[in-house]
This record gives sequence, C-alpha cells and structure tokens, in this order.
Amino acid sequence: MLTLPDTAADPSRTQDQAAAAYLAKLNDAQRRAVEFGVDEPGRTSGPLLVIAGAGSGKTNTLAHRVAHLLVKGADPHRILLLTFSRRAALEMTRRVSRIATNALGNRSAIAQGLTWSGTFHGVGARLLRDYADIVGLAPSFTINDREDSADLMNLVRHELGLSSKEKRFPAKSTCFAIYSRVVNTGASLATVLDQSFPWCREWEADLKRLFAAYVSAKQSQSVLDYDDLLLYWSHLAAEPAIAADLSSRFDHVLVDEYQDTNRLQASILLAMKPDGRGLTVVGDDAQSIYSFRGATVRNILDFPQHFDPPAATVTLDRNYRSTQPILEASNAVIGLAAERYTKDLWTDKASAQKPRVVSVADEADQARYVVEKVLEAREGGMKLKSQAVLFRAAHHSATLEIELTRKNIPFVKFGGLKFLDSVHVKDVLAVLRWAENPRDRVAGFRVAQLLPGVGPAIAGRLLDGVAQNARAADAIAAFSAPARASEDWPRFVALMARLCGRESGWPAEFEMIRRWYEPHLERNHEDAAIRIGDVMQMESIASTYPTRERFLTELTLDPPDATSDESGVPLIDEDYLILSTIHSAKGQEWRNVFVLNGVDGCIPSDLGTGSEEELDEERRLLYVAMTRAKEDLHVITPQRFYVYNQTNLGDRHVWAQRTRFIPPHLMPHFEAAAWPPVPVAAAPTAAGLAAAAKAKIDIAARLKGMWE
DNA sequence: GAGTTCCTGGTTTTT
DNA sequence: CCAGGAACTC
Repeated sequence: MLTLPDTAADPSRTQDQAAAAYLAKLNDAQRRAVEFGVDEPGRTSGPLLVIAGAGSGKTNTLAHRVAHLLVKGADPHRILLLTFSRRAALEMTRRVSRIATNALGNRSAIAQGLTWSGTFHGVGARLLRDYADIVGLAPSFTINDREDSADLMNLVRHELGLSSKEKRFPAKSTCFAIYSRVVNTGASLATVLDQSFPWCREWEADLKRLFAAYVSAKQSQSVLDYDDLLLYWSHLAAEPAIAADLSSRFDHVLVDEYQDTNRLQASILLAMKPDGRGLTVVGDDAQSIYSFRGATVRNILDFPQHFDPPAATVTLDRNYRSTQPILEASNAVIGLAAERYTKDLWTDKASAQKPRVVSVADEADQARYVVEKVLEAREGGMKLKSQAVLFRAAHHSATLEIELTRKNIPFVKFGGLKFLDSVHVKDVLAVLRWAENPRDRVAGFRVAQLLPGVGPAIAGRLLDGVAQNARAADAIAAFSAPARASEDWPRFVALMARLCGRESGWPAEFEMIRRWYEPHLERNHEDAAIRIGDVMQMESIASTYPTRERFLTELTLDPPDATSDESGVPLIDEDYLILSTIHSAKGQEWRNVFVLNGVDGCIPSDLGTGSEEELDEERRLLYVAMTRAKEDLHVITPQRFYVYNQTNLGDRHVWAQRTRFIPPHLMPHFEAAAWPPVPVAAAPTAAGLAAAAKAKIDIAARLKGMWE
C-alpha cells in the first residue's frame, strides 16, 4: 500500500520545512553563522565569532541563531543573551519570538522563556542577588549610578581630608573616572594615570588611599557601583565551585556588540565558558567606539585564539542597508585608519546620489539647512521618524533644537542629559534608596538635607545614629532634631517609619513620598510646577514595576534615554525627528541622515586627538554615523563657530576646517555643496526702469521736511 | 552650623 | 556655560 507523506502526523517534517523557510531567507554567510554547530541535537558547539559589518543583518542573524537553537530543542531558560543596552535586548527577544512563532506555530511560547537576556550589568545584578549570601553581601544592596558614585567618592574624600589641600585635588567625577578605568581595564593605577589622566599623576598615593576608603565605604553601606556588578561577577566566576554552578546554568551564551566589551567582561565570559562550548560573540571591529569605558577592540580580534582549537569565524560583509555611494564613501573613510580592519563591505544597491558634504556659514545656517532638507524630504513622503540628525556631543544640537521648536517640528533626542540627572528626580529616588537600604549614606545625606535647618553636619550625625541602630526608623525617631527643623521633623519621621516598615506597599509608597516632597520642592525651586509634573510622571512609571527594589535597580541600570521638546515621551503613532549622539545611534538606521559639525574639533573632538588610538576611535565614530544612512547622507561643515567664555578674551568666533577624516583626496566620493545657494541677483528690467522713471521724487526735500 | 554669593576652572561619548 | 568650593553673613 502506498502512503503519502502525512505532514500533520509527522511533526519533524513540518518542523524541518518551517525551519527551511526561515533559513532560506538568509545569505550563505548568515546561514553558516546561524547553523554553526547546532545540527547535532544535545551537543553544544564550540566557540563562534561572527564579524558582522554595519548593516549586514547582524541583529537578524543573531536572532535567527537563537531561534534556531530553540527550534532544535535548546531550553530557553538556559540561554544567556548579553546585549549592549536594554533596548537591544528587547528588540532581540521580539525578533526571536517572531521567527520561532513562524517555525514552531503554537509552541512559540518557548521563546517567552528567554528570560536571561539583558546587559552585562543587568544580568550581573540579577545573579548577584542570587549569590548575595554566599559573598557576604546584603541581598537588599542598592546600586549607585555614576553621579551617586562620584558623590560617595566625595564624601570619602572629605573624610580623608583630601579636599583642603593647597593644590586642588582632582574633582570627584575625575576621581571616579580614574577608579572606574582601573577596574574595567585591569591596568594598574600608575598606568591609567600615565595614559589617560596625566595631569593627576602627582596624586597617585592619595588616590590609592581614596580608592581603598571608597571600597570599604561601599562595603559597609551595602552599596554597589556599576563596576562592582561586573567585578563581583568576575570574582564569583573565578571561584571554581561557584563557577561550575554558574556555568552549568547556561548551555548557550551569546554576546552582541562584542567590540565594545572590556577586559573585565571578557574575563567573565572566559571564566564561565573556559572551553568556549556554547559561546557565540558577535561584533564589528570597525565600530568599536567605547574605549573611554575601558572597551578594547582586542577582545574581538583575539577571541579565536583564546581557545584550542581556535574559535570558528564567520564574516558578514554584505551590506543591506546603504546605497553603493554611501558605502563607498564610508569604506574610504575607515580605510584611512592606522589599523586595518577585517573586511570591506559591499552592496548591490545602486544610486546616483553621492553623500553630500555641505558647507554652511555657521551653526545657525546648519540648523536652517537641516530644517529645510528634513521638511523637503517629508514633503516627498519620508516620515520624520525615518530621518535622523547625529552629532558627536550632546550639546552640538542645541542650536538645532531651538530652530526645530521655532518651526514646530517635533523631535526626540537620545543621549546627553538624562531624566535622572535633575535634582528633583534624584531627591525622590534618594528617599526610596534610603528606605530600601538605610546604610546608603549618599542617599541619606541627600534626603536629610532637604529639611530646612539641616545641613551637612546634622545630616552626618543623623546617619551615624542610623548606622549604629539595626532599625533605621527607630534611629531617626530617636534623633534630637535641631530647633530650626522641628516643624518639619514629625512628618519626616512618620514617612521614614512607614517606608522602612513597608507599611503602604508598592507603588502606594511613591505617592506618599511625592506628597511629602512637594512642599520642599516648592520651597527650594522657582519652577516647582514643572518639576512636580516630572515626579508624577515618574510615579506612573513606578507603578509598572512589581517592587521597589526592581524599580530602583532597573531605573539605575537602564534610565530612560530620550528627552524631547515636550515633557513626556511622544505617543507611538506620532511622527517626530530623531536627534541622537553618535554613540546612542549604534545599531540603528534611517533613510535620511544628517551629521552635524563635520569639522575638526567636533569630529574628531579636540579632546580626542592625543594619540593615534584616540584618533582612530574618532574616525570609527564618523564611520558609525555615516553607515547609519540608507539613502541620503549629509555631512555638514559650519565654517564659523561662536565660542563662549573661552580663555581670557571672552566670547569670540573660531574658524573650523572640514574634518581631517575626509581629506581632499576622498572628496570624489562626495558631492560638495554650499548652502544657502548663492542667490541669483534680480536685475531690474528695462520696462520696469522706464515705468519707474515716470515717478520722479525729490527724496532730499522730503528728508528736510521731517524737521520743519 | 546653615544658607547665600561669588569666583574659579574644566569641558565627550554611557552601562 | 556650568558645577563645586571658598568665603561670607545670619
């Protein structure tokens, strides 16, 4: 008897067909990256490095690899997916889910189990809560952001008497930056000072003392900074017994944007997967732009040789994003780098339009040019959201922002000043953090001083009391407040008692804090109304988190990164122009891209021209900016800058040159333009002159007449 | 000891 | 232009 294949009765067959469908959409290299080592069920592949050029479908390929692992039966709870930002993690899980849904039908819920995805820091925080007891950390530890860390550094600095020297000690943020760099690069303090902070060289001994005190302050206060999340994790992973447990939790570890990881992150990975089994890293050496954070491009370049046999490498060099002229110009720019990169990109998207280098008089004209071209493109049917303006430093867009507001063009800005940096937001968070972890002195110090009549001295004594008492609320209640603060004291005591006792629950606590905080806000700030609006907006964000701890942790590790001209994030269906620092533009693409200030001093930033390495990183920044563009690219070069309060001569103009990364011999790759176009003079016509001649007037007589 | 004013000096990018 | 520190007054 002849039987026809019954697909419904043969799940493996339908599965294979669905699988073939999603694999068929990939090009050869992508497919190799997706399928590498996944064929044999139950076996975990050796290490894999994917070098993925800009626009080569990197995210898509990685998502396909994860989906493919799931289709082949991998357990989603045992996949660790490390991305550069929370946003990237969400995008990745969304795509995996979609691919897996198509391939697996109703078994798509599998993709929902992909719970271990996030940034190194976010995952580190989660793991640390699990292992807190083992490492002698209070499980209720709180996490300081950069600003808080610098504040703690400052407190410690004062205690050590380092603030009152004849010669000025480095600023708190500089101290913290030095500390952080030592931790992240694994280099010695002396090396870091020599290479990155030469002007602080003389303070080496004092800095060492300061850092030791800073570390013990963090420990006694149960506070971690960003770097600790990695540092504790790496120490956990270095302990054989814990490492075994840690690494057995994950069959597969996949890392995105590997070119922007630092030594510490690499050491964590290697400790978790020493033989590289199940390890996949993806990145692009030509897009490494985070060395200021300790990232090193050596991580990705040296990855294969960490293993024996060396890791397999797949290179994705076909670009699906940009037109040929844009790609040619970008390749030419990166081609001038001191160090050769591993690939050149190619595409078959032809276009007659070369990228433009537009010369304008000054920043005001630059803003007007962008507005004109953006509106022109929108007239042609291109949404604002498909257009982006990129710049090296957040303040470079200031003039443009004013012009956009004047012309009523909505925009959202990524990068630069954060929501979390404003005083009122920090005040409210400090109350929450202090309640969560009463040993946190930075938080307590800030909160106490909100009360009128309480300054550093009294706040310090209150905190000493809290440190000595196991129950923080009791210590606050028992504290004898100064007379000047007596009026506000009872409400404060009551608030802290209820927060520490968790009486109201989350998020009701938030509203309580807001009500307590409002009068203080009104007393201290002229623009209290706007600030209260922000706090209320925070309150609605807070209510989307299950607990106080989760809210605090996730807000510090992943603060909202966009600000717009209107308060509040625009609705999804609204159209708005994207403004972004080049760093925040990573991984994104737009049809029409403007690069502001394509001049020396901005790109490269005049702070980044010290060494060949720094210069190359600035070059990669321009490369990253250019390769965001799909169809149109405008690099704008204002010729004149207005500089405020420079040196001793006050405000003045400076003349700028086109960026050295686009030297004359690369100009054939660009279309050079000047804007505004030279106006064609309107010459009077003969007929017009003849008509005018009939109306002779005696202007001289009229002017005299004004005074008669 | 708190709070205000004035002056100096540094200054990018971000988890 | 800003933050942070010193010097000043209450």
